[in-house]
Amino acid sequence: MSAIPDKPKLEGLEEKWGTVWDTAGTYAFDRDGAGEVYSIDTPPPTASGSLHVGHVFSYTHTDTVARFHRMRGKRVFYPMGWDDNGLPTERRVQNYYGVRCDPTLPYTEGFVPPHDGGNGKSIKAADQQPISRRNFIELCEKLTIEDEKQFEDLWRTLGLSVDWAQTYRTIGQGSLRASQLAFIRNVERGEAYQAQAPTLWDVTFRTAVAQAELEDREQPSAYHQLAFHRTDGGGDILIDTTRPELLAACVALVAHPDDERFQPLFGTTVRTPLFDVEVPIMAHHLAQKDKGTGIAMICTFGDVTDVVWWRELQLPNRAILGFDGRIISEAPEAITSEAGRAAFAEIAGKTVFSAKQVVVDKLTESGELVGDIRKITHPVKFFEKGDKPLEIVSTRQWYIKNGAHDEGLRERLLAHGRELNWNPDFMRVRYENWVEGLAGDWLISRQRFFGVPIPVWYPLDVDGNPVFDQPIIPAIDQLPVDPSSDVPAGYTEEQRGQPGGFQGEVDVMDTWATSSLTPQLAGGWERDSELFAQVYPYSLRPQGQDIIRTWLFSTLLRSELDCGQLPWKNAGISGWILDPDRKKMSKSKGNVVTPAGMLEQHGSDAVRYWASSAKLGTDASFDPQNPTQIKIGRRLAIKLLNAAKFTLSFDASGAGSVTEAIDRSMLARLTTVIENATTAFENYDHAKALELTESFFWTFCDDYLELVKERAHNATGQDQASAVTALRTALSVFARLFAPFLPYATEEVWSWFNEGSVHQAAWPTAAEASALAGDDADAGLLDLVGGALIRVRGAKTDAKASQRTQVTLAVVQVPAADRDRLASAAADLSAVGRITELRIEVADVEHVTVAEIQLEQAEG
RNA sequence: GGGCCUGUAGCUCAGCUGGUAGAGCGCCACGUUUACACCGUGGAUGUCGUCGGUUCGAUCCCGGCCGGGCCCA
Repeated sequence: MSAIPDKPKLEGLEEKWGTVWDTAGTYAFDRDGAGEVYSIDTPPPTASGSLHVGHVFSYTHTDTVARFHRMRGKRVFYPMGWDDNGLPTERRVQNYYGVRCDPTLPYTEGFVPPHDGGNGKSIKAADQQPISRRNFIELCEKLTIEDEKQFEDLWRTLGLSVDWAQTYRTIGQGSLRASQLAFIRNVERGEAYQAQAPTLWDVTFRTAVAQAELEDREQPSAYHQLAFHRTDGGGDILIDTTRPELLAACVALVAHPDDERFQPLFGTTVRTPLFDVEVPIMAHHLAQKDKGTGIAMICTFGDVTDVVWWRELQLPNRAILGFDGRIISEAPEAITSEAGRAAFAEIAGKTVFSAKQVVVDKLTESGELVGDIRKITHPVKFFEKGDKPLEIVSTRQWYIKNGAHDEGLRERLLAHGRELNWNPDFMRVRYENWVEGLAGDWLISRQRFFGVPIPVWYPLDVDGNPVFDQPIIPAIDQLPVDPSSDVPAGYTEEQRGQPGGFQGEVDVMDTWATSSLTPQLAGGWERDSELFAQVYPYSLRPQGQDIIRTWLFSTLLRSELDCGQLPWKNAGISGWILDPDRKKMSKSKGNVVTPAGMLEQHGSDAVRYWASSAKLGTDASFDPQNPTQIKIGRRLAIKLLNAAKFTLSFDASGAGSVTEAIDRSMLARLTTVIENATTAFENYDHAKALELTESFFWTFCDDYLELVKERAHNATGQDQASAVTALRTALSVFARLFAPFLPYATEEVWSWFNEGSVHQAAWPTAAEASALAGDDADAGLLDLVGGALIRVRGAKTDAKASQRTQVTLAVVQVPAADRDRLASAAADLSAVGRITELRIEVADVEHVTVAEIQLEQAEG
C-alpha cells in the first residue's frame, strides 16, 4: 500500500502506473494458467497513418471490455498489431523521403534518401528520386518501425491493457509466412486461382484494385450523341455516350429486350462511326430504356456494366487502354478500313482525356457527332485512395473465391453472419448487404512493392513464355519466400528468365489478404498450435463500421475457407467521431486534434471517460474547442481521488459489520448497481455500465457521504464502525466498477488501501455488498433521507444563508409509512443539516416536505 | 433508386418489450461547509422533427413526409 498524498491529483498517474503495469506484467496473457480465455482480435491500425481521436474512441471501447473480463477472472488475450504493409506505407515513404520505387533499378548500398521527415506536404512525383525495389522496401521497413513506436507510446499513455509481448506486424516475418501459407492452402483447395480478366485498374498507382476498395464519386461528364450506320441501309442509330474515346473498342450496341423501338433491330448490325467496324445490335436486361437514347454502345471496357455485357453476351475483346491509362499503339484487328486505322493512329499513345478530344473533333468533322455535347454529372468509380477514375484493363490476376459465384459458399458466409453476435445488432445487415451484393471473386494481386509476395513461380517453356496454368508452389518449410530473389526447388538462379527455366511472380498481395488473417497472425496459427487452440475462435472482434465490407468480411471468409468456422463469437462495432457540424472528422477540414495533445492536456482517464460514454455503433460528436465530456470525466476522476482520501481518513479499527439502516440502504442500492453494471458489460454496453456507476457514485458523494461523515468521524462504537465499514466497502466497489474506464485514478485509489493492482482484482459481486446490507435492507431509505436533506439545503439557499447555518427547528412532514424510516436516520440528518431540533410529523403529503424551518441569525 | 441508423431542454445524450419526460454541461441565484474552487448548494428550462393511424392512453408501435449520417446501386 502507498501513502495518500495531501493533495491527490491526476497529473503524473499515467507515467507512474504505466511503468508499474509494465514491470509487473499486469496485462500479460497467462498461457499456462487455468480458467476461461477471453481473446480479442485487435484491429491493427495503419502504421503509416496518423492516429486521430476516432482511434482513441474505439480502442478505448475495446479496452473497457478487456479490463472487465480480466477482472472477472478470465485470461485475457489482448494483442496489438500494426498494419504496415501496403500502399499507404508506400505513399508515406515517397513523401517522407522523396523517393519512388523503380523496380528496374539496381540496389544501392548505403543509400541516403534526399529528404528525411518532410513537412507533411507531398513531394511531387517528378521530384521523387527513383530507387530500387530493395532500397524502397528498406525505407518502408525503417519508417514503419518508427511510426509503430509512436503508436505504442500513445496506446500505453491511453492505458490500453494490451499485452505488449503479443504484437505483430502485417509485414513481419511471421505474417509473411502465415499469409503465404494461407494462400497456398487456398490454392491447394482450389479457392485461389488465376484468371485473365477485365480488372479495375488505377492508372496512377498502376495496380489492380478490388471491389471492396472502390468508391463512387460524382464527376462532371458529358453526353455525346453518335451516329452508327445500319448495314441494311435503314439509316442511322443514335446512341449517347460519355466515353467517345473508347469508340474504337466498341463491340456491340445494346438495348433492353422489352424495348419495342429496338426489337426489330436485334440481330442486325451497324457500322461504327469513324472506325467503320461492323458490330451487332443485341438485347440485354441491364440496358436502360430511359437512359440516353435507350440504346448504348458496349466497349471493352468503359465501365463495369460493359464487363457484364461482354461476358454474358460473349463479345470479343478489343481493349485499347494500356496500364498507364493511355491508348495502346496497336489498333484492334477489327479495325480494317484505311480511314479507321488512320483515325486510330491519331489517338494511339494519348491519354483518355486527349484521345477524347481527338475523337470528338474527328466526329464533328465527319458529321457523326449529332447535336450539342450535353454536360452532366454522374457517379464514377474510383480507388478509395486514388484521384483518377478507374479504368478497366484486361490482365492476369490472382483471385480468392468469396461466394460471388458460389452459392454454397455464399450461404455459409451468410449463416456465419447470423451466428455471430453483433453489437449493435443492426450492423449485421451491413454485412449481409455486402455479401449479397458481391459481383466477383476477391482480386488479391497488387502490382506494388511493399507487400507480401504472392509465393509462386511460373515455368518458362522452350520459347521463354511463362506457363501460367502450371504455377510452381514452394514447399511449406521454405516459407516465407520472395519469388523475385528465391529460387524454386529443382531450379537454379541461372535459369531465371531463361527458356526452360522459370520466372518469379512479381505481384504482391492485397493488404487485406494479410489483414484478413489477424486471428491467425496473433494467435500463432501453424506456429504455436497450443496458443492457437486457446485463443481461437476469438471472443471479440472490435472494429469500425466502415470496414465491415473489408476487414470483417475478409477475415470471416478466410476462416470459413480454412476451417469452416466463425473466427469470433462477438463483434463490437464502434461509431464515428463527428465534429460539431456533424461531419466526419477529417484532416483536410483541419478539425483534427492530435490524441497525444489531448491526453497531455486533459489526462488519459478524462479522455477515456468521453470515449466510454458513447455506446457501440453510435456516432459521437466532439468539439475540440469545448470538450465537455472530457472535462466531466476529469472532474469524475478527481472526485474519486478526493472521495477516496476522505473515506480512508476515518478510523477503521472497528470496521466489520454494517448495522445502521441508512448504511444498509446505501449498500442495498450498491448491490443493484453492481448487478446492472455487470449485466450491461456482459451485453457489450459499457456506456450503460459507466452511466449506472457514475450516477450512483454522485449520489454516494453528495448525499450518503455527507449524511454519515459526522458519524464516521466523531461517533464511537458500532455506530461509527457501521458507517466506516459501509464507506470502505462502497469505495472498494466503486474503484473496481470504475477501473475499466478510469484505470489510472482507480489504480491510484486502490493502492491506498489494497495490495496488488485493481486491474487484477475481482470484479465486484452483488453478494459482497448485499451480505453486509442484509436481506431486509431498505433500499429506498437513502433517497427518502436524501430528499429531506435536499429540502433542508434548499431552505437555506432560499434564505441566502450558508449551508453551515445552524437550524434551530426543522419540521419535516412525511407520509405515515415513512415516519419511522426517516426517524431511523434522524441523527445523521440533523448532523449534516446542523439541525438543533428535528421534528418529524405525519401529514397528508406525497413526498417528504419541510413544513417549517428556523435558521439561527447569521452573525453580524 | 434500394438498405440501415438517426432527429428528445441552448449543447451532448439517457429513456429498461406504450402510462403525458430525465442526467450532465451551459445558464441564474446562493455559499470560501475542516475530501474536493479542476468546489459545494439550490433553481429555471421541452406541442420528445412533422402529419396521419392503432390504443382508454404513444417520445416509445405502424405508415407518409421533412432534415442529418452511412452503406450499396
